[in-house]
Amino acid sequence: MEEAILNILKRNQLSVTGSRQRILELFLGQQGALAHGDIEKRTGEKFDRVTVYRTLQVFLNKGIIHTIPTTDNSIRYALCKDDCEAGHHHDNHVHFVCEQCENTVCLDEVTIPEISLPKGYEARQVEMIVTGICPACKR
Amino acid sequence: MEEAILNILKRNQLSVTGSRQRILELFLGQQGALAHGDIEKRTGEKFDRVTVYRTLQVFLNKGIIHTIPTTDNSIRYALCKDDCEAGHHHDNHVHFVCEQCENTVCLDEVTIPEISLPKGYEARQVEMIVTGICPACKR
DNA sequence: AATAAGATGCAACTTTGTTGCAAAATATTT
DNA sequence: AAATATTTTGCAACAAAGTTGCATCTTATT
Repeated sequence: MEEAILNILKRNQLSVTGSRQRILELFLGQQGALAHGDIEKRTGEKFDRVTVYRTLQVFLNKGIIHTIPTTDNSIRYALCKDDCEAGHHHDNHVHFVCEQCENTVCLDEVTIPEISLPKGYEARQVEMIVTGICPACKR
Repeated sequence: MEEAILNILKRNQLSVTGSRQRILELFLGQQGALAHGDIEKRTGEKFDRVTVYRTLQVFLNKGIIHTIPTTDNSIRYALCKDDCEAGHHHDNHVHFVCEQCENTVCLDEVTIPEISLPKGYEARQVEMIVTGICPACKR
């Protein structure tokens, strides 16, 4: 774990700092996605709000995390599975958002099916978000 | 057009007011989606910021418009094709976001394919967002 | 250990979204 | 057509979310 964190930072030529370690730890510690607010809350005492913003920005640029589209106005971030190339990443898995617990998880085992677009449209990236009830909340 | 606007308002038991007419006019005047910012800009001189928020909220509740998930932090709204029932609407079409012109359109003719989720997950709503280049920007 | 490069915190600010309330506009009743 | 009831609007004030510049501290490099 500790190992993994350093690995990610080294691989992306990032200096290892407190906030970066802590935020990566959060991501590795759960398999869901994190809203900006979540991250801020769980690090708020140790790091400045601005630092959280900047750290996430760096991770995004490096392709360490990616954003998940939402209909409410909260960006959600999730770790990219294998390292995506900076900026453009190709995670073609489905995201599941639970209505009850609000958790977002990446369903890595479900692949997004191919679709054919109308003439003239060229797809670069496809996102699929399923909203519903997760196994944990079902009972 | 004028006709259509009044129709929508009447059908949803909404009193016809300036802002509601204007905002519906915006939606009908183009077939893409509008970010909140767009709407505000194009009505800003005539209506208060707060009124725009409240009008959109009303339209959402009535199922006249729906939100489109985005990765940037901007909510986008689009007209529902046939009137959806209040709150729950069933638009199972694909949304396309152009990387170049930033336009968002509803691809009504493309239906979201069925997918099978892992055990325990129950789907309520499925969203599909394709990012790429639109026909207009291609040449 | 000294230096250069990079990250952080603070303060100030902008932008976005929300709420209460009085005034104005719309719909309804007589 | 006027009077009343119901909604909607704008304003002001506020809360939350996001950004920027700069001095200070930390990390990496020599």
